[in-house]
Amino acid sequence: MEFKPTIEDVAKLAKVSIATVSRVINNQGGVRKATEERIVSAINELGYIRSAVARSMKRKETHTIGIIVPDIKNPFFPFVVSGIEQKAREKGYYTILSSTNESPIVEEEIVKIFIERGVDGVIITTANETGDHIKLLHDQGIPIVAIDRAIKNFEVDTVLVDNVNGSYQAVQHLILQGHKKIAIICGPQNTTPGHERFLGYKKALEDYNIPLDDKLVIQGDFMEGSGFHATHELFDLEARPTAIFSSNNLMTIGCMKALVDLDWKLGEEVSFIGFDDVEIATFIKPKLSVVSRPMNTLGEIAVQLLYERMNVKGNLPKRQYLLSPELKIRESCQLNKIKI
Amino acid sequence: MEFKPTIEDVAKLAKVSIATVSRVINNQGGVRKATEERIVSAINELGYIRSAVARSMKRKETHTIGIIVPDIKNPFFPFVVSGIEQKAREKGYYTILSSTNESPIVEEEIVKIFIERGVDGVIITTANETGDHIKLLHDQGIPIVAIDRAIKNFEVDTVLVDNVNGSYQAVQHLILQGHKKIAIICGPQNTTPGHERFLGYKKALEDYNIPLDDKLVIQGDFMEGSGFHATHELFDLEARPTAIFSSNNLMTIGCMKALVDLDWKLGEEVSFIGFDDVEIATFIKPKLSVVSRPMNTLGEIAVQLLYERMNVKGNLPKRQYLLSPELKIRESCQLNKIKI
DNA sequence: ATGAAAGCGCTAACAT
DNA sequence: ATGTTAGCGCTTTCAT
Repeated sequence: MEFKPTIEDVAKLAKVSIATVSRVINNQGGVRKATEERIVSAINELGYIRSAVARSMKRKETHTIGIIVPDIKNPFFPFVVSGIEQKAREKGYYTILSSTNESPIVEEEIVKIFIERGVDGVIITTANETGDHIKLLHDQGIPIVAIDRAIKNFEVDTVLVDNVNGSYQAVQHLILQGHKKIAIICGPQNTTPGHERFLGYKKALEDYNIPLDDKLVIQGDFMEGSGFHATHELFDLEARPTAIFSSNNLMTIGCMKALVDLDWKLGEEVSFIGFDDVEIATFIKPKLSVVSRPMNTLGEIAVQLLYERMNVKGNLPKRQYLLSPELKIRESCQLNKIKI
Repeated sequence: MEFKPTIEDVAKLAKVSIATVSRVINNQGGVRKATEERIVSAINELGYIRSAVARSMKRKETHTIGIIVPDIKNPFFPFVVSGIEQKAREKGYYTILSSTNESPIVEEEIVKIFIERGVDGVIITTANETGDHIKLLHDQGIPIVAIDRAIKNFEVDTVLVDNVNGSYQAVQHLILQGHKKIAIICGPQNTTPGHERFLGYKKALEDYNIPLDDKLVIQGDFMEGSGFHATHELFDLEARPTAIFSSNNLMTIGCMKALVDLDWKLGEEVSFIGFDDVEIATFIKPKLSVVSRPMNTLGEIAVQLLYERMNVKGNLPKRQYLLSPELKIRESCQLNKIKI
């Protein structure tokens, strides 16, 4: 049955005008019971499904939310996306997802396509926080919610995780265990998460009067490989750190691999805390302590903010959420195990 | 600049008809160089972006591929989706993704929405392999490609992994190591992967004349919890197995957690192979041997098949791909470690 | 309670 | 090489 019935076919079969059919499929009321029944059975008989395209054309809205993430393969994002999707569906919105592989160029293309397709709003974790390349959205008056990473050059609603606080807690915990030589594997300093996590590290050291040692600050790029190399670098230091703080999940993985490689004994020769929970955390012995982000909540709040912005006529002020990460102490940073 | 310019605005500014503008934005040629330049600069000046909605309305195609997966949080799917998305974008298609949480009801809703939105094709890992609930797509003549799980009640292109072969290899390897009491943690037997992986297990036992012991066959549901419980059950057996084969990634995770809990020593007291590679595989000591599926390729082939079906007028026969999984031998099933 | 008709922004067939 | 125009399927205003 390759034939796609339209509202007109339904109208004919039910012997009414298309306007009346429209009223029924949109539950607008004002249609006589009997007429409605005739229409409904015509719809069923034909297997009519209304065209969202035509509807969008007329209504100037698609009920579609565009989602842009930098890397769908990073396990953090599927959890966030899952939160977004579920909440969005609840509210009658649907999502179109794209992953940019951290490329601002790809991101710009995607933005263009999202505009072409008339998305009603966008939730984005951008690959370039200046936001210049997604200015187009802003210009078109399409609501944006930035999650996990801020947009600098114009105002948008934002849902962030309190990175400074999260890494502060982690490093503080390490310090309270007696560590003084605490290394950090950093994320890119031109990203909010990367920079802020470093800031939290720095602040904790300052608060406890531990001088910052540049040699213990290794730059990474949030990818597994850089965690691996950073750990090697740290191991080769004359004054090896007694504790390592890794700025994200993927680098934590890399770090763990390096530790095994180097036979650098986790929990005995070196303590560890990582930003982001990882699947492996509870399998490694000792179990990994981590700072964990509320991924699902992140997605849900983003939808809520976007929803308000899409459906409120008046001007809303810029809203900013800062979610608290949670320090999960497990076994990789226990007291007294390490000779300091 | 909340104003959205249309093709007409461009035409006016460039002092041509909308037809000519249309020719330019679709690169159809037959436009004088000078005219084209005028149009292009009008487009830039206005910041015109053509409406995909209006275009779809006319063309009866959206260049959108709908993707339906049962659980985006299962790390297998982001990798598949990533393969799909990349290949699709190369071909000028875009993807709209939904996760059903293994619910055929949600799946049916999503199918309806996909049809409303006029997707040109669908790539699906269904939550109910009869396929009855997605018959609608088929009826509308919308091309479908089933991946990872087959559709039984009507014909669609299919990209599957050779599950029988994969688990056969795994179990065979275990047998060749001298194991006779090999347990399997099964997936749901009403899913292709669940059933086929059991079949491979059975066949390997038969081929090596090892009688199948019902006690060593534990039913799971592909979720972490069931892997955990299954392992406990196995441990409680009078005749404990000397090796375990787990039918998927999540159950492998559950199994590992149980092993730690029970202090049942992996690689010493019990060997292990799991279906699907998992992130933790190389962190656990001993490293986990696994059967690994080509996730990216799975997605890419699916797009290729779908693309052909969307763009070829004539009837194509049903195509079926069967990708070979790869046995990755690491350390969790070494010879001589276990007293058998 | 129902119908007629305009029009959303675009493409494509048909003029010129 | 360029313009005119008829829809695509729907919503919505205005009549009746």
